[in-house]
Amino acid sequence: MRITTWNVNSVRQRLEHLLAFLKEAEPDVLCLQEIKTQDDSFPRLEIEAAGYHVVTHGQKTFNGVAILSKARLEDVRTGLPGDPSDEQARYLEGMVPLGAGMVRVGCIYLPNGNPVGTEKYPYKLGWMERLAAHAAALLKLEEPLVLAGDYNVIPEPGDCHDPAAWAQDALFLPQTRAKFRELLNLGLTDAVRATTNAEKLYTFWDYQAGAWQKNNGIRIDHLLLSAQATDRLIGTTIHKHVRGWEKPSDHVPVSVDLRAEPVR
DNA sequence: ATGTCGCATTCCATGCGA
Repeated sequence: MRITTWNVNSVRQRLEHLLAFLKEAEPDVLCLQEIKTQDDSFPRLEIEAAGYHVVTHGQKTFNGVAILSKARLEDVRTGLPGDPSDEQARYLEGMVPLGAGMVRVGCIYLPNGNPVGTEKYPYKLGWMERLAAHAAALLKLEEPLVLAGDYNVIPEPGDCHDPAAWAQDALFLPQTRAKFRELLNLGLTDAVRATTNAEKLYTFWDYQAGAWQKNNGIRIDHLLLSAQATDRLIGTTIHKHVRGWEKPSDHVPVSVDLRAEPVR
């Protein structure tokens, strides 16, 4: 089965691209970030007509996540646990059938954290702390788990075109990268890095300064897999060509393909 | 190159977030 993550930067602006991508890549599950709309304005009918069930956790103007799935989603959770006062719509999860069992999919829109020096950066670190706590709880279930989304983290220098240019940025500060490693050290696998050691693999190119034309990108959209999911991992795809479409999102979709049953 | 998008309101211009 194919599970994909994509920060669409407004689902209403990107509806044509979204429908074209569903047809082209045929993901079984598609996690969307930055839908930038409330639940009642989400283009649900158009997506259901394409053969997908829809769950949303929307918000006016900013943020907002959704999961599209060919199978009906079960055990849906809205919002990241750990801070009832957090009103930003950045987390959604559900379960779908995989082989004889199920796979749990979390859709993540991790805070950007810039500018560093404002309250935005501690919010990011706190959110990462809560995500680690939730991931640890899910990992105890010992089931196939895919935490997919826009992590707003450049894990390693090789994941950006110009590390020096990002040195002071919330996406690449040592403390940010350390928190991301803590997540991996719980027992999660970065699916793209598990399947390729290729260089210059990016998932985001800024709209400004000809970043796309110069391939001045960063790899910040990730799919982190539990051991039970990694045992089923066939391959990954960064759908880079989507960035070349007319009026694109600044992020491209990233997919993992999983076997129905683990290799043993 | 303080360079581009998308959203919302102060609504055809500006501020915010990314």
